Amino acid sequence: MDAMASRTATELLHPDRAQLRFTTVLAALGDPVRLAIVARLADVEPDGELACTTFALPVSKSTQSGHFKTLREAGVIRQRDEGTRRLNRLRRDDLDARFPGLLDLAIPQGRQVIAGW
Amino acid sequence: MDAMASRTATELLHPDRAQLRFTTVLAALGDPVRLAIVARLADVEPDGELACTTFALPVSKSTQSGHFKTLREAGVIRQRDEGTRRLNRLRRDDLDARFPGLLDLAIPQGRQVIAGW
DNA sequence: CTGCTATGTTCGCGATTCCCGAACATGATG
DNA sequence: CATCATGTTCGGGAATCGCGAACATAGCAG
Repeated sequence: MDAMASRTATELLHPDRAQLRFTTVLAALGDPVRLAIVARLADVEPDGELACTTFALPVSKSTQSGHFKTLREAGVIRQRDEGTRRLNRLRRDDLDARFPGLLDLAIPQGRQVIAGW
Repeated sequence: MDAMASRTATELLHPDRAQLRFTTVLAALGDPVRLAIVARLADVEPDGELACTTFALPVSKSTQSGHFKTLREAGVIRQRDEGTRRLNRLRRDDLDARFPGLLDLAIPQGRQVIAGW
């Protein structure tokens, strides 16, 4: 079997828990749009998944796509395809294991970003 | 008196505690070089100040200048000029007040970055 | 099967940012 | 004054960002 992160060559790549890098995660969370995404996902925990459309973000569709990709490659969210929708889930367990307290700090700040929109 | 952040027009600008923005601070910390700077400054707390040269960073002088500026404008460090040296100090009190726990989370990670150099 | 819609990605372009070396500015030192 | 030390600023090339347009795929209606 393949111990790497992706199932096939064209599958979405998700870094392993051990591969998460603090600066990469911080850079991913250090953007209002992405932080808002994380806060919304935290509100549907656990096991809550949201399609990209449901976020009503103030940026274009292609920019949203890029933000989700950044979050996924940083290891902040997990994405899976279901039909034509791409469902997003917060990687709470992995983030809590590697950087305990970070999400609890970031999520309220993300809610504040949303409140300002 | 002037309630703003800078003393004169040409002085270094430092955002007020109330003006600190979470995403800006996170973006500032989300870079290995800058996180290493923060960790080094934390090791000389409290009241410890370090000149830019003392960091031995793996980037050019002009790039260092830019990183210090990013940290200062994000409100992470405070800079003051003494002769030809620019002394840097961590804004621990302001950061702890606005984002409690963040520095305690980031500093060990910054030390790890340095250890990997 | 043939459109048609809904959801996201990819592509190409202009704008911004990043990093570098070179040059500059300023203060200390002899 | 001449020299050195510490940082900043400037200009250019590389990388990134955000956008609209076009594309790809799944689901649905007929």
